[in-house]
Amino acid sequence: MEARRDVFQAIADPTRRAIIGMIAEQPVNVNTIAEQFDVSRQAISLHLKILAECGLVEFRQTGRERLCEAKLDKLEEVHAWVQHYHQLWTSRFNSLKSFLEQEELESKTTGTPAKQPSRQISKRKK
Amino acid sequence: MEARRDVFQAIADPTRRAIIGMIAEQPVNVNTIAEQFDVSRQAISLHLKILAECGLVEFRQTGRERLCEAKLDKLEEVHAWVQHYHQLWTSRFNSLKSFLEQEELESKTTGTPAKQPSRQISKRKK
DNA sequence: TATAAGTGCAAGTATTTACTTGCGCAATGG
DNA sequence: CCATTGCGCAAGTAAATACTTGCACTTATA
Repeated sequence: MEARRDVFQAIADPTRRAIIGMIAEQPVNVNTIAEQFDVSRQAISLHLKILAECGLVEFRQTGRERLCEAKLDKLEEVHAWVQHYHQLWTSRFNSLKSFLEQEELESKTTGTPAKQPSRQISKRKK
Repeated sequence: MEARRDVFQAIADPTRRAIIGMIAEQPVNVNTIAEQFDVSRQAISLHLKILAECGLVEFRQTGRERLCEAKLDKLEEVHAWVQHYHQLWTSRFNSLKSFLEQEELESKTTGTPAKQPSRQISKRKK
């Protein structure tokens, strides 16, 4: 039942992202969060549970209230993952024009469309 | 049937993240991708479809092969979202020590616990 | 000490996933 | 031309999601 509870999975849901946005600045209790949404309190409670299971949210019991606090540093995994590709596509963009220009140049020179299937991996293992 | 196909949803699945990692450098055809995983080709094909629906992957038909190309710039939405909180938690970390020190200082000076908003000294869950 | 406020837990349901197997079809290449 | 390769489509399944309603249990508070 308890499946994978990773951060990527947790932030996949727009409601949960909205919850994070709501408590990022300061802790908020469960009912206050729930009031901001159209779904039931139980639904929000479940979202919070999911967020808590991957460490994105921690609870602090104060009397009968339960403050929900965002632990933003748990987003580090996502940040690192995206950052990697961000750098990749950024540097690629910088060299895109020159690449295309060169390709076009070759095409004009040799007369062939600069075919690229030579860049495949195509390693079979079965 | 066609539900929300946003990028967050797309990268929530570890298999799909692995696919992105595999084709980030250069385009790869469907079967070659599928061979890298333990699931069936159809499963991979479905993952690719989902990735394509949110623009993270584009296909290029070359003969009977279908090259899958990663469009990393589509990760921009995720990047921006995470980056926002990354800055938040980074700056917060930088000011945490001084905040606590100042709070403690005030507490000693005035004799009051300095309004106790978020002193999480007693968080020993689990 | 009733009551209200703040929440969790359990059960039930409608959708969505994530996969699988089986079949068909177009491009290739001997 | 015919077997092979590369893939999509469709049907079927098991499990996970996202919600809801109803009930029980603590704390504050009048």
